[in-house]
Amino acid sequence: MIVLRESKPVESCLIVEGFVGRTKVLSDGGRQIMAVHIPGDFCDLHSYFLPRMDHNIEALSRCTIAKVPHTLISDMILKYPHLARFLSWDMAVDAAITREWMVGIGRRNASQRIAHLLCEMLIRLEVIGMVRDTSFDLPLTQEQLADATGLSIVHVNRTLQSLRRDNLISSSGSRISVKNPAKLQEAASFDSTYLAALRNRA
Amino acid sequence: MIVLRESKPVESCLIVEGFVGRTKVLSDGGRQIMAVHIPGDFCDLHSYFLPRMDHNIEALSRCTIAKVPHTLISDMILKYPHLARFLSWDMAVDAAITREWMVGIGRRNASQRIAHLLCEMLIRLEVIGMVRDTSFDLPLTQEQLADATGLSIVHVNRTLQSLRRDNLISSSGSRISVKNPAKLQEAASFDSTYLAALRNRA
DNA sequence: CGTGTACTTGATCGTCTTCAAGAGCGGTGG
DNA sequence: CCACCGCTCTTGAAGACGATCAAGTACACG
Repeated sequence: MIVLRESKPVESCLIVEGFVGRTKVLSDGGRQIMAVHIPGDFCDLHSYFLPRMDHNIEALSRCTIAKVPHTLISDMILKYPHLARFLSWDMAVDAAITREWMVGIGRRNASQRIAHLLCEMLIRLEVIGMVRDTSFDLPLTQEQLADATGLSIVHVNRTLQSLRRDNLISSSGSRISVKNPAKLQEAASFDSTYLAALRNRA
Repeated sequence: MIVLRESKPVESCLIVEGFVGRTKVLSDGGRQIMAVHIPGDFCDLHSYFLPRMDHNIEALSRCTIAKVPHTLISDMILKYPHLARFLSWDMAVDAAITREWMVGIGRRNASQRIAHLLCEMLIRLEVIGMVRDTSFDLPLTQEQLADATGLSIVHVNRTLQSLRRDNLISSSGSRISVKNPAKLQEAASFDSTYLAALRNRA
């Protein structure tokens, strides 16, 4: 656990290496991963604006984090006012991704959800140069995948199998290879509009 | 429809009266309401930061909207730099609510979801003085409730009935009366932490 | 009145969950 | 070096929660 719910952080996390998730845990033990962050993401900028964390920040794999003190952020904004806009932009992109996840969990079936997650990862990881030939490393357990998609572990397992059977992806270890990006997008009814901002930063 | 997906708005909407929703529609016709906005909310501040809308803004009831040109926002920020922080705060609160919705859709059952929505509305409407004795006006159809919670219309109907049967709420027309807020919160496993910022604005 | 929209109810069906158990695999310590 | 442990992945079977289909009712509005 990197940052705890209810805490009042005085620094934000910049991910240098590895995968990080934002999670909430319900009283009955149910867990939801609300966002997966990859290297380069500023994963809890919110804590700079909000008084108290309403969720946890968790490492999803072995990872390296740079902690940026809020005071430093404030100083930087004073010096470079333009930075404020960049931070807002970052929050807005983040919110767009969260919204798309919500649609998925609310209205897509299991295979669409998994496929959608993979499509998103393909694009996001590609932007930071972590994709080679439509294949990338996704160091998440099936349990984490389940918590991210609102499914059960067992069903994630079966869904992944069916995606492999349909020849949309293949995987060995944590390496995912998207055999046919176009078909995968179709299976997920994936529309990259919500990620448009990633390509051409304001 | 107030603002269309794919458009590039040059103004943001401030809600003066009525309820507004942010929605996405899937290719198969499925629809998800990702946020419900109430009077006083700045409902598409994102459009000020992002190039293109990734979702729609829809009236959920008869309502009055003030359109604020982006140029005006820019001017105001130049004049009152503190305003920028307020806008970011607004986006952060918004993101917190979206996250909590996601947990609900992903990990709560039907009655918890509905109960949770009502708990949230009770607090948000109370902050803007639209609650009297734990009762408030919620001008949403059951179809809209279904699209907000990721359920079917039929099931929303039955779930509402069971909440009434359990004496947690009562309703006549669009007026909802929360009979026992504490019990409703318990039934929803509602935790108001994510709304904390609403009470004490930065 | 007649029409449209929202709400209600019953019956059936399917997707996904839950429970339970086994297999594979890497790591650790005796 | 091998045995054991824990974690992840896999598989099967049963059952639940919610979706879907199909009518029917209530009510506002022109």
